[in-house]
Amino acid sequence: MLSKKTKYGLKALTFLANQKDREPVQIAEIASHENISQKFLESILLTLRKTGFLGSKKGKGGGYYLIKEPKDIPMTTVMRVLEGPIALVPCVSLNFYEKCNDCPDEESCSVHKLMIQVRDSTLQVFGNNTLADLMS
Amino acid sequence: MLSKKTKYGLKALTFLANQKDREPVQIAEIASHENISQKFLESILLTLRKTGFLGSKKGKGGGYYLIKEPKDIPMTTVMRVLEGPIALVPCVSLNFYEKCNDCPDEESCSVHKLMIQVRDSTLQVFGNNTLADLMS
DNA sequence: TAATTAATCTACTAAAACTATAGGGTAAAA
DNA sequence: TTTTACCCTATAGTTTTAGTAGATTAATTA
Repeated sequence: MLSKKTKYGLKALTFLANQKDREPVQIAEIASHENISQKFLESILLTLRKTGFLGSKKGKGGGYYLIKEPKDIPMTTVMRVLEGPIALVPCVSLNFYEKCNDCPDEESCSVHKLMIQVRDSTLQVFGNNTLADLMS
Repeated sequence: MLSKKTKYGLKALTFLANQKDREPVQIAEIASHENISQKFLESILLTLRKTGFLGSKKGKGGGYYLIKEPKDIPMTTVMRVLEGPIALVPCVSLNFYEKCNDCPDEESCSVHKLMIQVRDSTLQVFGNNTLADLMS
Protein backbone atom coordinates (compact mmCIF):
# COMPACT_ATOMS: atom_id res chain seq x y z
CA MET A 1 0.00 0.00 0.00
CA LEU A 2 1.07 3.50 -0.82
CA SER A 3 1.45 5.63 2.30
CA LYS A 4 -0.54 8.83 2.54
CA LYS A 5 2.73 10.65 2.79
CA THR A 6 3.61 9.55 -0.73
CA LYS A 7 0.13 10.13 -2.06
CA TYR A 8 -0.05 13.62 -0.61
CA GLY A 9 3.47 14.37 -1.76
CA LEU A 10 2.63 13.40 -5.31
CA LYS A 11 -0.53 15.47 -5.25
CA ALA A 12 1.31 18.46 -3.90
CA LEU A 13 4.02 18.17 -6.54
CA THR A 14 1.41 17.88 -9.26
CA PHE A 15 -0.45 20.87 -7.90
CA LEU A 16 2.70 22.96 -7.93
CA ALA A 17 3.58 21.74 -11.40
CA ASN A 18 0.16 22.79 -12.65
CA GLN A 19 0.65 26.40 -11.51
CA LYS A 20 1.01 28.92 -14.30
CA ASP A 21 4.20 30.39 -12.94
CA ARG A 22 6.73 29.32 -10.34
CA GLU A 23 5.60 31.79 -7.72
CA PRO A 24 5.48 30.50 -4.12
CA VAL A 25 2.25 28.78 -3.08
CA GLN A 26 1.32 28.63 0.60
CA ILE A 27 1.06 25.31 2.40
CA ALA A 28 -2.48 26.20 3.43
CA GLU A 29 -3.56 26.65 -0.16
CA ILE A 30 -2.17 23.32 -1.27
CA ALA A 31 -3.61 21.58 1.77
CA SER A 32 -7.11 22.90 1.33
CA HIS A 33 -7.14 22.35 -2.41
CA GLU A 34 -6.01 18.73 -2.10
CA ASN A 35 -7.84 17.93 1.14
CA ILE A 36 -4.71 17.23 3.11
CA SER A 37 -4.01 17.79 6.77
CA GLN A 38 -1.98 20.98 6.80
CA LYS A 39 0.44 19.91 9.49
CA PHE A 40 1.11 16.62 7.80
CA LEU A 41 1.65 18.29 4.46
CA GLU A 42 4.04 20.69 6.13
CA SER A 43 6.46 17.90 6.98
CA ILE A 44 6.11 16.33 3.54
CA LEU A 45 6.93 19.57 1.75
CA LEU A 46 9.89 20.02 4.02
CA THR A 47 11.42 16.72 2.97
CA LEU A 48 10.70 17.53 -0.66
CA ARG A 49 12.57 20.76 -0.25
CA LYS A 50 15.49 19.16 1.55
CA THR A 51 15.79 16.57 -1.19
CA GLY A 52 15.96 19.20 -3.87
CA PHE A 53 12.55 19.11 -5.52
CA LEU A 54 11.13 22.29 -4.06
CA GLY A 55 12.27 25.74 -3.09
CA SER A 56 10.66 27.78 -0.35
CA LYS A 57 10.27 31.38 0.66
CA LYS A 58 9.39 32.64 4.12
CA GLY A 59 7.24 35.58 5.16
CA LYS A 60 4.48 37.38 3.32
CA GLY A 61 4.06 36.09 -0.19
CA GLY A 62 6.04 33.04 0.77
CA GLY A 63 5.40 29.38 0.14
CA TYR A 64 6.74 26.48 -1.87
CA TYR A 65 7.56 26.27 -5.56
CA LEU A 66 9.06 23.80 -7.99
CA ILE A 67 12.70 24.35 -8.78
CA LYS A 68 12.95 21.98 -11.74
CA GLU A 69 10.97 21.39 -14.86
CA PRO A 70 8.33 18.70 -14.32
CA LYS A 71 9.69 16.69 -17.23
CA ASP A 72 13.06 16.53 -15.44
CA ILE A 73 11.58 14.96 -12.34
CA PRO A 74 11.37 11.17 -12.82
CA MET A 75 8.97 9.20 -10.67
CA THR A 76 11.74 6.86 -9.60
CA THR A 77 13.49 9.54 -7.58
CA VAL A 78 10.26 10.97 -6.19
CA MET A 79 9.06 7.56 -5.09
CA ARG A 80 12.36 6.68 -3.47
CA VAL A 81 12.32 9.89 -1.46
CA LEU A 82 8.71 9.68 -0.37
CA GLU A 83 7.98 5.96 -0.15
CA GLY A 84 11.45 4.50 0.22
CA PRO A 85 12.70 1.43 -1.64
CA ILE A 86 10.88 0.50 -4.81
CA ALA A 87 11.69 -3.17 -4.29
CA LEU A 88 9.26 -5.11 -2.13
CA VAL A 89 12.08 -6.93 -0.38
CA PRO A 90 15.39 -5.40 0.75
CA CYS A 91 17.41 -8.21 -0.81
CA VAL A 92 16.38 -7.15 -4.32
CA SER A 93 16.67 -3.42 -3.73
CA LEU A 94 19.14 -1.56 -5.91
CA ASN A 95 19.40 1.54 -3.75
CA PHE A 96 18.57 0.15 -0.31
CA TYR A 97 20.04 -3.34 -0.44
CA GLU A 98 20.01 -5.46 2.70
CA LYS A 99 20.55 -9.14 3.20
CA CYS A 100 17.64 -11.18 4.52
CA ASN A 101 18.58 -12.85 7.79
CA ASP A 102 16.29 -15.81 7.23
CA CYS A 103 17.75 -16.60 3.83
CA PRO A 104 20.95 -18.67 3.62
CA ASP A 105 21.24 -18.52 -0.16
CA GLU A 106 19.84 -15.57 -2.01
CA GLU A 107 20.16 -17.08 -5.45
CA SER A 108 18.12 -20.14 -4.64
CA CYS A 109 15.38 -18.22 -2.86
CA SER A 110 12.02 -18.54 -4.58
CA VAL A 111 10.76 -15.22 -3.27
CA HIS A 112 13.89 -13.49 -4.49
CA LYS A 113 13.35 -14.56 -8.09
CA LEU A 114 9.76 -13.37 -8.11
CA MET A 115 10.49 -10.07 -6.44
CA ILE A 116 13.19 -9.21 -8.94
CA GLN A 117 10.59 -9.41 -11.66
CA VAL A 118 8.20 -7.18 -9.73
CA ARG A 119 10.95 -4.68 -9.02
CA ASP A 120 11.96 -4.48 -12.67
CA SER A 121 8.45 -4.01 -13.96
CA THR A 122 7.67 -1.35 -11.38
CA LEU A 123 10.95 0.36 -12.09
CA GLN A 124 10.04 0.49 -15.74
CA VAL A 125 6.76 2.22 -15.01
CA PHE A 126 8.37 4.80 -12.77
CA GLY A 127 11.17 5.23 -15.25
CA ASN A 128 8.71 6.00 -18.01
CA ASN A 129 6.89 8.66 -16.02
CA THR A 130 7.97 12.11 -14.94
CA LEU A 131 6.02 14.70 -13.01
CA ALA A 132 5.01 16.14 -16.36
CA ASP A 133 3.05 12.97 -17.09
CA LEU A 134 0.98 13.47 -13.95
CA MET A 135 -0.06 17.00 -14.90
CA SER A 136 -3.53 17.77 -16.19
CA MET B 1 7.24 -3.70 1.42
CA LEU B 2 6.29 -7.32 1.43
CA SER B 3 5.12 -8.47 4.84
CA LYS B 4 6.89 -11.39 6.46
CA LYS B 5 3.59 -13.19 6.44
CA THR B 6 3.61 -13.18 2.66
CA LYS B 7 7.29 -13.98 2.41
CA TYR B 8 7.02 -16.91 4.79
CA GLY B 9 3.85 -18.09 3.13
CA LEU B 10 5.53 -18.15 -0.27
CA LYS B 11 8.52 -20.00 1.12
CA ALA B 12 6.32 -22.57 2.81
CA LEU B 13 4.31 -23.13 -0.35
CA THR B 14 7.49 -23.55 -2.36
CA PHE B 15 8.88 -25.97 0.21
CA LEU B 16 5.74 -28.08 0.05
CA ALA B 17 5.74 -27.95 -3.73
CA ASN B 18 9.31 -29.21 -3.78
CA GLN B 19 8.43 -32.35 -1.80
CA LYS B 20 8.64 -35.58 -3.72
CA ASP B 21 5.17 -36.72 -2.77
CA ARG B 22 2.15 -35.02 -1.25
CA GLU B 23 2.51 -36.59 2.17
CA PRO B 24 1.86 -34.29 5.15
CA VAL B 25 4.84 -32.25 6.33
CA GLN B 26 4.94 -31.01 9.90
CA ILE B 27 4.90 -27.30 10.68
CA ALA B 28 8.06 -27.76 12.71
CA GLU B 29 9.92 -29.18 9.75
CA ILE B 30 8.92 -26.34 7.45
CA ALA B 31 9.67 -23.75 10.12
CA SER B 32 13.14 -25.02 10.90
CA HIS B 33 14.07 -25.54 7.27
CA GLU B 34 12.98 -22.03 6.28
CA ASN B 35 14.04 -20.25 9.48
CA ILE B 36 10.55 -19.15 10.40
CA SER B 37 9.01 -18.71 13.83
CA GLN B 38 6.93 -21.82 14.22
CA LYS B 39 3.92 -20.18 15.82
CA PHE B 40 3.83 -17.46 13.21
CA LEU B 41 4.05 -20.00 10.45
CA GLU B 42 1.25 -21.95 12.07
CA SER B 43 -1.20 -19.10 11.55
CA ILE B 44 -0.01 -18.55 8.00
CA LEU B 45 -0.49 -22.19 7.05
CA LEU B 46 -3.92 -22.07 8.61
CA THR B 47 -5.05 -19.27 6.33
CA LEU B 48 -3.54 -21.05 3.36
CA ARG B 49 -5.56 -24.09 4.26
CA LYS B 50 -8.77 -22.14 4.78
CA THR B 51 -8.35 -20.47 1.42
CA GLY B 52 -7.96 -23.78 -0.35
CA PHE B 53 -4.27 -24.04 -1.13
CA LEU B 54 -3.33 -26.59 1.48
CA GLY B 55 -4.78 -29.65 3.13
CA SER B 56 -3.96 -30.72 6.64
CA LYS B 57 -4.00 -33.85 8.72
CA LYS B 58 -4.18 -33.87 12.49
CA GLY B 59 -2.54 -36.19 14.95
CA LYS B 60 0.51 -38.32 14.66
CA GLY B 61 1.95 -38.32 11.17
CA GLY B 62 -0.04 -35.20 10.42
CA GLY B 63 0.98 -31.96 8.81
CA TYR B 64 0.28 -29.84 5.76
CA TYR B 65 0.37 -30.74 2.10
CA LEU B 66 -0.38 -29.13 -1.24
CA ILE B 67 -3.83 -29.75 -2.55
CA LYS B 68 -3.30 -28.58 -6.14
CA GLU B 69 -0.62 -28.88 -8.75
CA PRO B 70 1.93 -26.04 -8.43
CA LYS B 71 1.34 -25.00 -12.03
CA ASP B 72 -2.32 -24.45 -11.20
CA ILE B 73 -1.56 -21.99 -8.43
CA PRO B 74 -1.11 -18.51 -9.92
CA MET B 75 0.78 -15.91 -7.93
CA THR B 76 -2.07 -13.46 -8.28
CA THR B 77 -4.35 -15.48 -6.04
CA VAL B 78 -1.59 -16.36 -3.57
CA MET B 79 -0.56 -12.72 -3.25
CA ARG B 80 -4.12 -11.54 -2.79
CA VAL B 81 -4.67 -14.04 0.01
CA LEU B 82 -1.40 -13.37 1.81
CA GLU B 83 -0.65 -9.74 1.12
CA GLY B 84 -4.05 -8.37 0.23
CA PRO B 85 -4.72 -5.98 -2.67
CA ILE B 86 -2.17 -5.94 -5.45
CA ALA B 87 -2.94 -2.30 -6.18
CA LEU B 88 -1.01 0.26 -4.17
CA VAL B 89 -4.11 2.41 -3.76
CA PRO B 90 -7.66 1.16 -3.05
CA CYS B 91 -9.13 3.35 -5.80
CA VAL B 92 -7.33 1.35 -8.50
CA SER B 93 -7.90 -2.07 -6.95
CA LEU B 94 -9.84 -4.56 -9.04
CA ASN B 95 -10.72 -6.91 -6.19
CA PHE B 96 -10.69 -4.56 -3.20
CA TYR B 97 -11.95 -1.30 -4.68
CA GLU B 98 -12.60 1.62 -2.39
CA LYS B 99 -13.11 5.28 -3.10
CA CYS B 100 -10.52 7.70 -1.76
CA ASN B 101 -12.13 10.20 0.58
CA ASP B 102 -9.66 12.94 -0.26
CA CYS B 103 -10.23 12.70 -3.97
CA PRO B 104 -13.21 14.51 -5.51
CA ASP B 105 -12.61 13.28 -9.03
CA GLU B 106 -10.93 9.96 -9.59
CA GLU B 107 -10.38 10.41 -13.29
CA SER B 108 -8.47 13.64 -12.95
CA CYS B 109 -6.30 12.38 -10.08
CA SER B 110 -2.63 12.31 -10.97
CA VAL B 111 -1.83 9.54 -8.50
CA HIS B 112 -4.65 7.44 -9.88
CA LYS B 113 -3.24 7.45 -13.39
CA LEU B 114 0.21 6.42 -12.23
CA MET B 115 -1.02 3.71 -9.89
CA ILE B 116 -3.07 2.08 -12.61
CA GLN B 117 0.12 1.58 -14.58
CA VAL B 118 1.89 0.08 -11.58
CA ARG B 119 -1.04 -2.20 -10.86
CA ASP B 120 -1.15 -3.48 -14.42
CA SER B 121 2.54 -4.18 -14.65
CA THR B 122 2.59 -5.97 -11.30
CA LEU B 123 -0.48 -7.91 -12.27
CA GLN B 124 1.26 -9.04 -15.40
CA VAL B 125 4.22 -10.39 -13.45
CA PHE B 126 2.02 -12.27 -11.01
CA GLY B 127 -0.14 -13.51 -13.85
CA ASN B 128 2.88 -14.93 -15.62
CA ASN B 129 4.08 -16.84 -12.57
CA THR B 130 2.66 -19.86 -10.82
CA LEU B 131 3.99 -21.74 -7.83
CA ALA B 132 5.72 -24.06 -10.29
CA ASP B 133 7.90 -21.16 -11.43
CA LEU B 134 9.17 -20.67 -7.89
CA MET B 135 10.28 -24.26 -7.51
CA SER B 136 13.91 -25.27 -7.67
C1' DT C 1 -9.77 -51.05 24.76
C1' DA C 2 -7.28 -47.59 27.34
C1' DA C 3 -3.35 -44.70 27.68
C1' DT C 4 0.12 -42.17 25.53
C1' DT C 5 2.06 -39.35 22.23
C1' DA C 6 2.21 -36.28 18.40
C1' DA C 7 0.30 -33.26 15.82
C1' DT C 8 -3.07 -29.42 14.32
C1' DC C 9 -6.42 -25.91 15.83
C1' DT C 10 -8.25 -21.90 18.48
C1' DA C 11 -8.21 -17.84 21.13
C1' DC C 12 -6.14 -14.46 23.66
C1' DT C 13 -2.40 -11.36 24.53
C1' DA C 14 1.51 -8.30 23.72
C1' DA C 15 5.55 -6.00 22.18
C1' DA C 16 7.26 -3.33 18.66
C1' DA C 17 7.13 -0.61 14.75
C1' DC C 18 4.92 2.39 11.80
C1' DT C 19 1.33 5.96 10.27
C1' DA C 20 -1.04 9.97 10.42
C1' DT C 21 -1.83 13.97 12.82
C1' DA C 22 -1.83 17.79 16.30
C1' DG C 23 0.39 21.50 19.23
C1' DG C 24 3.36 25.00 20.19
C1' DG C 25 7.08 27.67 19.65
C1' DT C 26 11.12 29.81 16.54
C1' DA C 27 13.14 32.22 12.66
C1' DA C 28 13.06 34.89 8.75
C1' DA C 29 11.17 37.89 5.33
C1' DA C 30 8.14 41.60 3.89
C1' DT D 1 4.55 43.66 13.24
C1' DT D 2 2.47 40.52 10.45
C1' DT D 3 2.99 36.52 7.78
C1' DT D 4 4.88 32.68 6.52
C1' DA D 5 7.96 28.54 6.64
C1' DC D 6 10.67 25.80 10.05
C1' DC D 7 11.49 22.70 13.92
C1' DC D 8 10.55 19.69 17.84
C1' DT D 9 7.69 16.84 20.46
C1' DA D 10 3.91 14.03 21.62
C1' DT D 11 0.29 10.75 20.73
C1' DA D 12 -3.61 7.98 19.19
C1' DG D 13 -4.33 4.41 16.18
C1' DT D 14 -3.17 0.62 13.37
C1' DT D 15 -0.48 -3.16 11.65
C1' DT D 16 2.96 -6.49 12.11
C1' DT D 17 5.01 -10.16 14.30
C1' DA D 18 4.95 -12.84 17.08
C1' DG D 19 4.22 -15.61 22.10
C1' DT D 20 1.19 -18.33 25.61
C1' DA D 21 -2.06 -21.65 26.97
C1' DG D 22 -4.85 -24.92 26.12
C1' DA D 23 -8.33 -27.87 23.22
C1' DT D 24 -8.91 -31.22 19.72
C1' DT D 25 -7.83 -35.02 16.80
C1' DA D 26 -5.52 -39.14 15.24
C1' DA D 27 -2.14 -42.74 15.35
C1' DT D 28 0.44 -45.80 18.16
C1' DT D 29 1.42 -48.62 22.04
C1' DA D 30 0.51 -51.36 26.11
